[in-house]
Amino acid sequence: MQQLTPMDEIVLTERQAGVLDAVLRLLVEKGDQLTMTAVARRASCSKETLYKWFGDRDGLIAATVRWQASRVRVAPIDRAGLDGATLTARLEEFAVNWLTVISSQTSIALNRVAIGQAAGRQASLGAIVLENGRFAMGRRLKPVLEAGRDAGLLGFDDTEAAFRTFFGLVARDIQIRLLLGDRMDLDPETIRADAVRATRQFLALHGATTTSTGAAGS
Amino acid sequence: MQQLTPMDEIVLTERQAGVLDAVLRLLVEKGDQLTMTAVARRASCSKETLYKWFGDRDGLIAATVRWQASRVRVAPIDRAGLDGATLTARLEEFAVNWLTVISSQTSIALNRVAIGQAAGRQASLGAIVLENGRFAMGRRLKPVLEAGRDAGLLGFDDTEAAFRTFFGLVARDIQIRLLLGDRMDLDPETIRADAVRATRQFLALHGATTTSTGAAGS
DNA sequence: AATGTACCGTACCGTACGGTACGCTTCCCT
DNA sequence: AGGGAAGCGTACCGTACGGTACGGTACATT
Repeated sequence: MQQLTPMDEIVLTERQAGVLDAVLRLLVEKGDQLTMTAVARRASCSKETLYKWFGDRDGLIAATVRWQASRVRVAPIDRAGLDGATLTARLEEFAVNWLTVISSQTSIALNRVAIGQAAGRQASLGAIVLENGRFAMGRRLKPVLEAGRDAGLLGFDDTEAAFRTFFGLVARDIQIRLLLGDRMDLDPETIRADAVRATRQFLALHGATTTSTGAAGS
Repeated sequence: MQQLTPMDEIVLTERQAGVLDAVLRLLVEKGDQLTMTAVARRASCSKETLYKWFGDRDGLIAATVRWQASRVRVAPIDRAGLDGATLTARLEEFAVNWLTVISSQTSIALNRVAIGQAAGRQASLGAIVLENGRFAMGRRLKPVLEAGRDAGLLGFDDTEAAFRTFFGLVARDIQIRLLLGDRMDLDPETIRADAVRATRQFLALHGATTTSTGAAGS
């Protein structure tokens, strides 16, 4: 996965951003059968302008995905001053953030269209979504995990493997169920509880101080 | 999720099964832009017959999904004679089975089309896939988990929650990456190793004999 | 004022595809 | 043998939609 379209500075006028916003809204409500005509009408612009700006339909969708990804990018987690409580808080914060993102209507719609496009022809959208979703998460969390290990709070050999374990404990079956249309209501309290549970489980598996925090309790 | 289309006895002639097989193959290679004409040509039948048998395009795809689901159904795991080694073997077997299924081209293609259809209009395909995938797995594994608890080998309060934890430890980021077009080669050895690791982690979290098996090591 | 640019709205074109109609062959039933 | 049902192959229809062309308008530049 060799760093494709890493994070190109996206230069968009206000107007163009408005168009992509319309695409996003349409994608959420209409699913992937959004038409160029519908986009033009919703954004109050002409189809000709759409084609001039974005080339073709795939280009428009790709621009939308990239633009949304560039908006989601959050502040990096600082790895300074890591004690046990701080590490726990960082992990929980990360899990809350991640669960909030994947349960959002926008993320679901975008993942759906990327997956639909990944069937057959070029899977460029899938690569973009993966790069700005799953892999961006990995790049953000791994320094934290390694700082935790350096501080003697965590124990693992393979950072990637440790991250994937945490990923699994956080996401479980949630994303696939949402993508397949299962109605799960993830209110903030549920997300918070899930994040706490996942973090506790992760620390039970990889925490150096397994016995002290009482993490093994049900 | 109120038991929709539970497992209708599917009555299909050999010929009809052959048609659905063609749909499946076409779905795998062509993605979701399979056309009725292509199906008819591949299956050497007329479009008129297709419509007579399956109603319309959605009916054809739904029949394909249901038929494939009915084929995948495996023998239930017996819960007799559970000692530690047997439980471990059961969990590993289950994990291997699950990973093998979700990494198969057929499963990926089917999930993709169901997800694509879940965007907008009725999400019936998504419900069918969910019912025969994720939820069928739960129904299969939960008796094993509860038998393990009854035998004093496992500890948990909520069977559903325990199953979802196991699910997360097994699947991690694999399914979403495959759906988005990431090329991961899951050879049998990798799957085996993943299954062993997930089982070991699950037992470390929920096993009654946490300290004895040395599961906490890297 | 003249000219050019950007863009909106809409009409238009070509094609792909879902769905239907029809002629022909095969095979079963009696 | 005669009649009907099943089904293959193909031609056909209607429509939806991607993409293009064009007239009209607002605004900037000179």
